[in-house]
Amino acid sequence: MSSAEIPRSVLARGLRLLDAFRADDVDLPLRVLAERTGLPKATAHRLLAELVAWGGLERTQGGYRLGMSLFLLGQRVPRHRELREAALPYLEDLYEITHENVHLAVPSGTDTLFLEKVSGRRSTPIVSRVGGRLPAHCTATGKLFLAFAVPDGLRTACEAGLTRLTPRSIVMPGLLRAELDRVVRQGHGINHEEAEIGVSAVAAPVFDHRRQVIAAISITGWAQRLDLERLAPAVRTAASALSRELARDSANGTLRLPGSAGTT
Amino acid sequence: MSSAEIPRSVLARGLRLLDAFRADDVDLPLRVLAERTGLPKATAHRLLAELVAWGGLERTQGGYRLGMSLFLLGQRVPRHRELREAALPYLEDLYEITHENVHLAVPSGTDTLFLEKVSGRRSTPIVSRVGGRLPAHCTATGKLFLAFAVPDGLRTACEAGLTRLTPRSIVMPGLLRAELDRVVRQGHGINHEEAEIGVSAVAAPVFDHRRQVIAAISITGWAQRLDLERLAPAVRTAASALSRELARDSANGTLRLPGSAGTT
DNA sequence: GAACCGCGTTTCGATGAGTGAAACGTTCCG
DNA sequence: CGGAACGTTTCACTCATCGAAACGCGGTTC
Repeated sequence: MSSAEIPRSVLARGLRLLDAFRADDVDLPLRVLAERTGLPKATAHRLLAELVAWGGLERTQGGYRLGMSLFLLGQRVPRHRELREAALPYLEDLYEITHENVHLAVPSGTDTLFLEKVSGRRSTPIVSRVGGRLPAHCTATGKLFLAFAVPDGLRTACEAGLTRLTPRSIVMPGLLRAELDRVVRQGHGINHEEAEIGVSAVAAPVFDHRRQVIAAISITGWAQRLDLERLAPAVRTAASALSRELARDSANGTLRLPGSAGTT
Repeated sequence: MSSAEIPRSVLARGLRLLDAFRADDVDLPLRVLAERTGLPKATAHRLLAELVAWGGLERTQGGYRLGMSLFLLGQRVPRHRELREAALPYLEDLYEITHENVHLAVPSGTDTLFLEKVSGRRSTPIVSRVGGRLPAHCTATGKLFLAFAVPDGLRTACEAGLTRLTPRSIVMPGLLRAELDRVVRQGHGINHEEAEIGVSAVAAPVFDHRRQVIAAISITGWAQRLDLERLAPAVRTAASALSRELARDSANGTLRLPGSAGTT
């Protein structure tokens, strides 16, 4: 899918090479990278060499793979780092109480993006992983985003296409509308085996200091085992507490961590 | 700090702009970025615009900050992702047992780099964070790396300079040698308030299929509360189990996920 | 209110970094 | 042994990139 125009600028071309790594790719050979980016082999080769020199890519037997530098840079991204660090204690509390999968998610287009995940062996094994995403309309957190965070969420989601992940996924616009209405009324989101068979979830919204929904916390586990209505108050409490902390933080100087040890 | 040569290649210049973000920087204004990279304002300005268009940077009130795309790319870095995902269950087990800070670390030059951290409210609050680093000679995990993973670790560490983080940090080459000998003999690493006052740790090595030390698992907490000698077997057991799993995985086809659908 | 500053943004002609077709070197087939 | 598939190197042309200079704007000074 060497889709779209090849950018003229060197920088954009180089970055496109990074974007060529998708999902579960590990090693990609030159040929594939050239194909996917639409760049001539020779050009790709030269740019790749520069990316390797920088550390964003590593050479391997079979070709190239994403490298260390990118992981480190990624950990520095502030919007997420702040949110994750503030949220972790609350996620951990929920985990201690339930021993189920606890997620912190943010909206990303019409997807839910998992920023953080706390779970253990006793938790239901689940597809989600940090950095992974699922369509919003099939997840508890995503429904919150469609209802509160994404402008005109219902329409946006419908236009993007209501993918069916399981027989229970809500793929009819009318039903989704009803569901989002329910979310608005109740204030939390629920997912009944809509993303994975046998797996359910409850989610509550996290607000920033302007009372905008910027994230969501959820608990996910076996549909049979989980009593969603009973868990909802716990998730909501955690989400509220986090919201309050975020509001407080951005009242006083927000960003600076006082004792943050030098990191090199 | 505009150190070193300004690279001539556009790509390298652009990437250098990303590297200009250090440690706890949040927003950097154009002026600072131009200064740090040594690029003329006009040039920096243009390249920054391209990085923003790509998503690696975001514009803010005060200037530029690292963006979403980088976080997502970072989560895809395979070497770390595989290791982290394999390790998580074992880290979680250790956490369940001890309720202390559990770390997964890898060597990075003469530092220990924390890839993953599992902790809770009951755990000792600690400086470490995912993606953060500490000098190897001051940490339990780091000593393992100096003893087993870094070629000529003792000398390398000494040449890099034995920083003192606390009064107990080992900063005399002779003492460090003795300590590393002890590590080799015992097979695990220990840290007695050498990185942070009042905080101790035990670490055990994780081997790859070639029996090379590639990572380490550690438990960290209040020096008073933690009985390191008692915890050592637990950490070692977890590390061995993880090592065995890694060996097994790389015996049968390691990398390829069978169902990993073609990616676009 | 005029003169000044620091900062981000835009302009534009000269120029050398970047380009990519083609040739080359390997390795792995049948 | 001939050929296919892939990574690597070459090199003369050319267009994207460069950056000094000019501009615009908000704030501060006198």
